[in-house]
Amino acid sequence: MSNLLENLNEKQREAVLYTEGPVMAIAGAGSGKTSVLTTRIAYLIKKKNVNISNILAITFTNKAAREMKDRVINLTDHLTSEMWISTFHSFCAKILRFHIESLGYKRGFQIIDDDDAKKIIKDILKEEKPEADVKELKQIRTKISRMKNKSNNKNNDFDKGNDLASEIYDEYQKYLFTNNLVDFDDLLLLTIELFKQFPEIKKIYNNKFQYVLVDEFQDTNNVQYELVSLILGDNKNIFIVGDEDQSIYAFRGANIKNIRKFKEDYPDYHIVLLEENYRSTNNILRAANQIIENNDNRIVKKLFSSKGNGELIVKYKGATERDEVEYISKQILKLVRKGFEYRDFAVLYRMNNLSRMFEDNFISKHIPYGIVGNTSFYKRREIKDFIAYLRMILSSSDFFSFERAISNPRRGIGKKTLLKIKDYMYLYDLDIFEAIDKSSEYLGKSVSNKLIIFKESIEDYRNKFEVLALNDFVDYILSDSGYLKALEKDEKFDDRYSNLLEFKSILNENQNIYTESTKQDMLLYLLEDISLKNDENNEDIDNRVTLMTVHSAKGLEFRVVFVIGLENGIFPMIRASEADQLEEERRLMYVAVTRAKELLFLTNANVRNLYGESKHTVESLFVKEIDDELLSVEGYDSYTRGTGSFRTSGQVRTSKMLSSILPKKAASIIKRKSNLDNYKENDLNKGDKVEHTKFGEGMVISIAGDNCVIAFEHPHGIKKLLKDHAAITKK
DNA sequence: TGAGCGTACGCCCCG
DNA sequence: CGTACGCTCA
Repeated sequence: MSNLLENLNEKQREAVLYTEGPVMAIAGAGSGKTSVLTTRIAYLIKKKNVNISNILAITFTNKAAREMKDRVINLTDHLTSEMWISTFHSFCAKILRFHIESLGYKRGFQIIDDDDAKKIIKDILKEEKPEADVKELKQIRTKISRMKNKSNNKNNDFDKGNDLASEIYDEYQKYLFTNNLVDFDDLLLLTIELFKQFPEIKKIYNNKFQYVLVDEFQDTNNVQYELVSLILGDNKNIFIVGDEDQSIYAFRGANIKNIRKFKEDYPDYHIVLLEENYRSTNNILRAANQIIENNDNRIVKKLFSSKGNGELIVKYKGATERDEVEYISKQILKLVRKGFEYRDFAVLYRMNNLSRMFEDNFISKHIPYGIVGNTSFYKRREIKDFIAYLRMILSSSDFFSFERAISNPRRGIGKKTLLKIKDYMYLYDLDIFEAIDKSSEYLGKSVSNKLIIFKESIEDYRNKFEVLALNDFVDYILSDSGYLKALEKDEKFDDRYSNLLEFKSILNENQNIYTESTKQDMLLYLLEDISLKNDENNEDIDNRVTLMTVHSAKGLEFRVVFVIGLENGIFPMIRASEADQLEEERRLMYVAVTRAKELLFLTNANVRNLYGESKHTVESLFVKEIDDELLSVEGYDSYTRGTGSFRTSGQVRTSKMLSSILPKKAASIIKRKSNLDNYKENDLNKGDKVEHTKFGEGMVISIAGDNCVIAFEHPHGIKKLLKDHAAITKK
């Protein structure tokens, strides 16, 4: 028992042992807050005999939730299924799965993402106000989401003169409700509504959750704060962990003032300050402190560490962004030779499109990498198309998915027809299948027939779903629907098809989690998991360099960190003109810097190509906030100013030469995130026999760079493919 | 209906 | 530079 606390310092122990009543832990970066949270949970279970199902822990990211679960399992030997450790959104989804029928929705509701929401709003705007300027779309979209994030009462946010946004909002909610869909914001809002409207339901959870823990409290918005209060009821055993210096989500309504509000709402709170850092060397911490000191609105906090000063922080400026990339990949290879592993590195950037330039370079140097984020796997067109089919298995009232499924592949059903079906559905209060049954009454005969055929195939899929293994079921839909056949014409067929295969294996792996449920429920939960996630979950497993935004790096640590694109206008972002926005950017910089354990590289380029324009850059003001004595200057600056060593200036020349020698890759092989998974080195030569997972047997006709031409048997014929694609096996 | 082309525009971050 | 969307024509 006592060994639970063995590795904690005095302050951390205090945070663990103070179990009763409200506690606020101010946890600096790298101060071991996850240890505190998990040890506290373990302590409650083992020492205080609290049942694990009476504890609720809320995090902001799936990653954090996963990590916390793993660590609690290690400490307590309890099963994951008993644990309520989740993000706000998946917590709400779980509650709503049980109770949403009280609010008039159906149990099998589906969760839509941001893109879907945008699409729906756009359609509504077009239908309701065809004369409205398309530019208004963005404003309306922003308004609706801001409104949903700030307050539960929509009237708060609309000025009375502007009823267009309000009108669209109502239509949008109506659309979601009719189609049994909820967006991310609804997950929170509907849960709040549920607790408010049904005190008896609220009471169940008030009694259940005797101990509530909230991670990253500085990032809660008003809606989330209200939700926490509702979950607590009269209970005061609330433990929050936060660090206002790491508040980086103001753009989605995060409110630092919630920390102050907490103090007012729970006046007898106990506060613990965690300032000892276990992550970074003191040079890195000093730089972080020097940066964040420039923010006015903060409680002064000083991080310290017993790790010694460590290496100087390297500041590198490339002549162009190509040099920047080249420098980084060289450093990585150099450090790998010295014993670092690829997984020890992270490349952090302010905006996603800066990652693009790394892909060519890393591929050509065979540096394994994974890009976390943006073009999320689940947002890819082929994946969303397939999900639409799966949703059709579960629901005949989800018009949104119907629209997508019936249009991919094209079945000769266009916008006009879909609109007529929709109108008919609303007019007679029918679901999609009923409206299709009657379609001969309001549509032409051939169109009506096509619809009925589609309906029948969905019905067929529903039957097959019950009898086929999931793997076979996926294959069946893909071929029977004609989706695969149509996809073959797509120039990105290779990518898209391997994504579908990957999706199939994700479904297959995850189905085992839900063995107790019915098959329908299993699918429902699988789809829910997918909607709430935006990552592939396997970043940690492979040994590879991580590329991600600073936002997604929060909570993580790496031995070596490169923060790139440190130029005014990029980081800090150009719009950060107002003081509080600049302070948020600075907190973001603080987060970036404090990810590094041993080595920190701050890089930029003298000339950068952005949005098709080549421009001279100005070094980020955040870099200037770091004392020179902490920095070792390399690259362009040291070269031109003549202050650098001979070695560094030599490096610049080498990298310039290399970047001009490096062949420019064809656009077709610029690859995105998952592609290292699809990558394997095939030693192919002209005349080799190969096996392709999709096309079967074939023979190599020619090899040109990374591409090869292979002749397959009928009906596939001659294909131009990536030589190293994982689908190809030499025979 | 939908493929194909030309034009406008973006300053991003998450569940 | 990319892409997303609107328009035109088969």
